[in-house]
Amino acid sequence: MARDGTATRTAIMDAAQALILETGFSAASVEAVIARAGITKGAFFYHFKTKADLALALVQRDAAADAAHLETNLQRAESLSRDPLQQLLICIGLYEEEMAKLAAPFPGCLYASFIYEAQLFDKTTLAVVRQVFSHWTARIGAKLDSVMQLYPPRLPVDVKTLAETGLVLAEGAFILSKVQRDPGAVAAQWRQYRNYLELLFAPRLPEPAPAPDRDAAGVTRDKLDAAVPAK
Amino acid sequence: MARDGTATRTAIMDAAQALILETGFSAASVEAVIARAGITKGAFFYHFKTKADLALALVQRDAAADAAHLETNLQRAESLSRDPLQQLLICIGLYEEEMAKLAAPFPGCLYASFIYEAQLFDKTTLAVVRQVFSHWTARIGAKLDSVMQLYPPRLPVDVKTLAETGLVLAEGAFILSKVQRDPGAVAAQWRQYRNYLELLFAPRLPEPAPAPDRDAAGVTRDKLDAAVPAK
DNA sequence: GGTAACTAACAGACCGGTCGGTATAAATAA
DNA sequence: TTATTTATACCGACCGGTCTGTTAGTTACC
Repeated sequence: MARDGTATRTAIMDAAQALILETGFSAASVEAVIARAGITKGAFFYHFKTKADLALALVQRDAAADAAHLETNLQRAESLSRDPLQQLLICIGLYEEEMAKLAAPFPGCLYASFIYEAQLFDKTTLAVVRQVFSHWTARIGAKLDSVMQLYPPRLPVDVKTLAETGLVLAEGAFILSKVQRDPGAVAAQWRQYRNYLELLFAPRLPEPAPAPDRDAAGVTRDKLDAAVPAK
Repeated sequence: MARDGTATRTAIMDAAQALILETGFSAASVEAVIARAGITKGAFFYHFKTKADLALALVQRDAAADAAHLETNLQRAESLSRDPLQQLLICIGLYEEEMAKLAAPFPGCLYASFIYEAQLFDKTTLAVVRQVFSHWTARIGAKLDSVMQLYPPRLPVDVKTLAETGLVLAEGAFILSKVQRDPGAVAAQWRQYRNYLELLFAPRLPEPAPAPDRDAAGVTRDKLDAAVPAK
């Protein structure tokens, strides 16, 4: 086989990403990466000019995947309801669902990992991270704008900040999940974001819950969904 | 001077902490630390047996400071109101205030930095991080418990998860602040936590805001505060 | 003068990156 | 059909530099 190097390339990237999320970028030495990927140093430097080059490729791959993921979830949400608020809540719910499926603690987020070693990376690499964040904010912010036109918020909020809260909860939840070694933490925090948006915008608020304590997975939520007009 | 080594010790720790938050633990080499602290390698290893020993000392120092800080804010809040919900909101408000004072982007959180290089640290060091997190959750969770006894939440929530949301928002906001190089991001996210708790528990909810868009620093909040009974 | 605080030179391991060489498959020429 | 060339994909030994940690000796104060 002298033809398809893409398999090797992905193997390197996958091994590197996993290692980086365990040890950070500096400690994820090229030697450790190639050991995990089962290749040699020559192969590594054939595919990536430098180690920094690998960092850029990794962050670009994640950025593309995340952007596509957001687009998928937004489209699914938009096809499931005509109401912008419901679309937003469904989109968040989809993220929540996906995270609830995780069996192991969340491996972490490359953006956060890189940001905490920011000095090591060049402007291009960090710019990708920034662009991912601003893309989420713009995309969710736009949806929030149309929500605002229909449902005045019950407290004064800034759209940009409110959109960023989703990102912030996700990043924070990844950390919590790693600290506690609890796969469920991420989904639980997405749920809090959903709750917040519901309370902030829902025109008719649910009565104080009769069964208060444990989170009983959306039994009362159906009631609320029904209370929101379909346009 | 053969007497007071504590000054050198703190100089090392301060230099190390700053460096770690810029580059991560592995890249914060002993050589770089001593260069920033203005001492020599011998002095470093006189005060710390190994580099890992420094990591433990750093995380322990932060843990003690954060625990004391939380206790201070809780006590201040408890002296300012008799109502548990108000106490909680004031406590969050105090954090928000402190963060609003920052001029530069938040330097970051050592716990998050360490967690993203978790493999490098021994169990003792990581246990300190875990203990910090569970201490916050227990302390805020207890306050939330007494809030719950007075004000039934409008959506079913789990106390532990709700307490963790504060931690999660803080950690996420640090990341956002670093990504955007925006000092204001952290305070803005604390505010969202306050909003969420208000909406979730406040017995009388504010009408949908008449001036909806920009966050006008708690003008409507005074109205809400007044609506809450003083015991 | 005894000890706590520190210096400076050094050791051995490991780092990212280079380089000469090799195996394979496709393209080309006979 | 077969021989030869070419480009891709990969190997593994090696280099200079940096890493953590050691050690023998110096300084400053009681």
